[in-house]
Amino acid sequence: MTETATATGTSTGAATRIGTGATGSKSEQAYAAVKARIVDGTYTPGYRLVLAKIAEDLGVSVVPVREAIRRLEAEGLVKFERNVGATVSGIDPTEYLYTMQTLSIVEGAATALSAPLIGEADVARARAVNEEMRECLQHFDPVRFTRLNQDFHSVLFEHCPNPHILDLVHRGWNRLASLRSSTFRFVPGRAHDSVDEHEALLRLIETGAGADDIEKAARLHRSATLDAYLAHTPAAVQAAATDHTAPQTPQQ
Amino acid sequence: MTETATATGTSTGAATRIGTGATGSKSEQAYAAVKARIVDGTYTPGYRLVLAKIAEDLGVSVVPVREAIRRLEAEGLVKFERNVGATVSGIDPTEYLYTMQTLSIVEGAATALSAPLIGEADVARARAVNEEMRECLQHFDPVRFTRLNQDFHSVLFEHCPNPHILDLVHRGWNRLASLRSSTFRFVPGRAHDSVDEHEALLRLIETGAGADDIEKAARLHRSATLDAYLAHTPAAVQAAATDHTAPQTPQQ
DNA sequence: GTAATAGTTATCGTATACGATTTCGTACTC
DNA sequence: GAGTACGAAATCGTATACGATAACTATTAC
Repeated sequence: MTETATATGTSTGAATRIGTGATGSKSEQAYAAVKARIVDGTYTPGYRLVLAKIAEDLGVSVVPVREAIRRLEAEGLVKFERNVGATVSGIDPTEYLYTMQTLSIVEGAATALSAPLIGEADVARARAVNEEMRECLQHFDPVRFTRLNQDFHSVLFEHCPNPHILDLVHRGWNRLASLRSSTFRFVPGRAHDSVDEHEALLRLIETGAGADDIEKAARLHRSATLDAYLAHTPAAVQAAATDHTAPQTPQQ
Repeated sequence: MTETATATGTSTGAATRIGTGATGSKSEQAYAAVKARIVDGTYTPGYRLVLAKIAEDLGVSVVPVREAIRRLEAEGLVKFERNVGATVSGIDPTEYLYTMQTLSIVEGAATALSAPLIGEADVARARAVNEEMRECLQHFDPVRFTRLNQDFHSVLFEHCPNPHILDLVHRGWNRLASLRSSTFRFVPGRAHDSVDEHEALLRLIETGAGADDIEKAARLHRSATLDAYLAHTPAAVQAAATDHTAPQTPQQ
């Protein structure tokens, strides 16, 4: 059921046609197409998703498009308002906090569960990716860094034996997709630490550390990113993020 | 009326007013109706959900019913097969394992995050519920026990400041809803331990224990239920549950 | 008697159509 | 001139219709 399509985004092209015939279901195609456009940034947060317009663009009727939108809503990628329409979910700092916190938990668990199943070849691959990331730091290539970062973590949790947890991880990543490189861009120092933490994680896995230790390390790795974000965020935003009772900001 | 149906929203929105009756949306009504029938056991696992039939029963057309079914699919309550139809998700032991494992993680996190926000009144209420559960053990009232169990845990995580995590917890509970009392029924000894673990959890919260300790305790509480289930399960089923190798369905 | 195959039925997937609701622009009143 | 009421346009929500696909059944060949 669950899509394991981790949209890496860049190379997919997101051509205006969906005639690739991937699954044969137009609803599925519409889902993939709209999702890709959100993930790769074609549809930016706040973008108004008009069913009829999307349907025309994709060459299908509104029914499968509507279904696709509702699915994306369930995943948190779009916000749907009755009798009004759908918009791409925004980068509301509160939402960012929620997503990162949730991701730190499920990703930590996924990594811990995967660890015993990660072989030497996987570790070697991940390490190579991490070294590439280190190079990106010097050439300042945030786009490539972000993609490599996903590749790295994919190695860590792709062997997760529990597909439910894996699915939750993928959903979290997708939610962050539209603002993935923001951390690197706005908190430069964080990226350096991140690479080091990656290496430490690999060491833990190599040495067959306990699941608890690996989980804690993976969780802290993400928490640190969140903390860095919050530390480099204006006080007002920070307050909104830490005040969980705050209502939604009526953006736009 | 099913209180669980009203308590569980789909998205992060806290404005789910299904309890007030009609939301005006037939899709929403269909969703609530079918979900309620699954949760309360009217539709048992494996039950074939024919769109046209449900539509007729509810007095609406197939379109909103289809949408409702897809939403339920996203929550894991039904299984949808292309060009074949939908069935209520089964009690596949493997799925049970996945769900319980996931729930142990998100519920543990939710409880730990809630703990600092739980007041004395909450603890007192939870303790009263737990004592009622103890009585249920003597009178052997599994139905009431199960409902009280939900009440107890609701107290623990209802203050969770992260709605995403809370939503995941609700989804897990709903998935288990149709077979909730099975543990109590098939593993009687487990219920006794469960009540004791509840009390221990309350003590931890009362004494202001660290988040890590609370999380671990909450997680173990559920893991123990899973283990008890597996221990009292035929070897063949157990093997299926522990064999993580092939969750993929090579469709197409 | 069994297996393969063609025909039938049930059900899904999607297009189209239309009523319902919201939003926006314009005119009107105070 | 500002605020309100009314009307038009845009968009959504749902019903209906029909082609597409899979499941079922009966028939026939071996």
